[in-house]
Amino acid sequence: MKKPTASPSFQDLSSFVTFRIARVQNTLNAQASATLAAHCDLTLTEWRMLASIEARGQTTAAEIARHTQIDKGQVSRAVKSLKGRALLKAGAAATDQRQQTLTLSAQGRAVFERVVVVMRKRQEMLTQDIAPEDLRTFFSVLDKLQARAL
Amino acid sequence: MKKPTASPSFQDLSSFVTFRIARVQNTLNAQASATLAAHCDLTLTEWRMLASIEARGQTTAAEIARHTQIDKGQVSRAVKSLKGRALLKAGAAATDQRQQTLTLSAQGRAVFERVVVVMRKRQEMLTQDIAPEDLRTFFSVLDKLQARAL
DNA sequence: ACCTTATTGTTGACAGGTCAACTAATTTCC
DNA sequence: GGAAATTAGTTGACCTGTCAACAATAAGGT
Repeated sequence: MKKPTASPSFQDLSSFVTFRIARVQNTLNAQASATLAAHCDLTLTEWRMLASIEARGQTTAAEIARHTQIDKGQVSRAVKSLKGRALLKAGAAATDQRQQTLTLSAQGRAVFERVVVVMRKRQEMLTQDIAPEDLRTFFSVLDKLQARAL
Repeated sequence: MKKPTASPSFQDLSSFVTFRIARVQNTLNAQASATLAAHCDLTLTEWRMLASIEARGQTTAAEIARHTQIDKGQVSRAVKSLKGRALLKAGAAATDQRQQTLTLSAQGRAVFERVVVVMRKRQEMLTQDIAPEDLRTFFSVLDKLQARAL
């Protein structure tokens, strides 16, 4: 028999997927920003963009926005900032004159290589007591949520 | 044999737990805000706080901040706003004169009851093609990450 | 008792994110 | 070919989140 109405739905609240993710995300974000600030002069968004560009070798602003789910306005401003610091280079696209191709500069790559080591270490720390199989399940659930959320 | 250096680490990027979570979260947040806006006059933060208070029956601002990982300043302002709309009531605490006890008002509870139905439906939509067992694993991984992240 | 430290909640200042309007280029479809 | 719709990227306005300082209270240690 259930308790009447004293503490009716704490379970319900915590079972909200979005609530749980948001909570973890807030914690992780704060920690990641701090880690980042300690090692380079990049915001979390800038770092993610750098990583996104590095991952693809060459890309465009719109592609970054889609890939990372960062607002395209924000991407635009971050590109300007990163370009100003010579961390990435912009060039004209072959077919489409609207878009500019984005690639890391030598400095940009150097910063990435240096920082990615730290971020990988952090990730290992975060996931060290999680079974690889569980992590795979975790990712697959994230993908399903992503697909469902549009 | 691996490709030389053309697209070296897209796998690596997507394997970053924080990156993946952030991406999903951005998508989910936008969707949740839209859903919320369509059904009531609450921001996502206000909704989470309402849910947090409802879950505990009676609580304090600091407890909400810890529970939801929302900034205490933000909590303070949201409390003021919700109090102004008579969605929650504040009272003096018995033992500690600094804190105020927060409870939902009748209207607050009514709004919660009405909106929680919609949010549950949304959650069912999001999780419908995820096996319950996988969802449990997902939550347990989230918990481990939360614990590791501090 | 006292001094130090920690905690609660509020506030101001600011960085960051979000949204919508806009131009320019491109595609679609008749 | 040409009007309508779509997409890339920029920008301005605004809202939200974050951080640090602060006063008031509480707790701990000597």
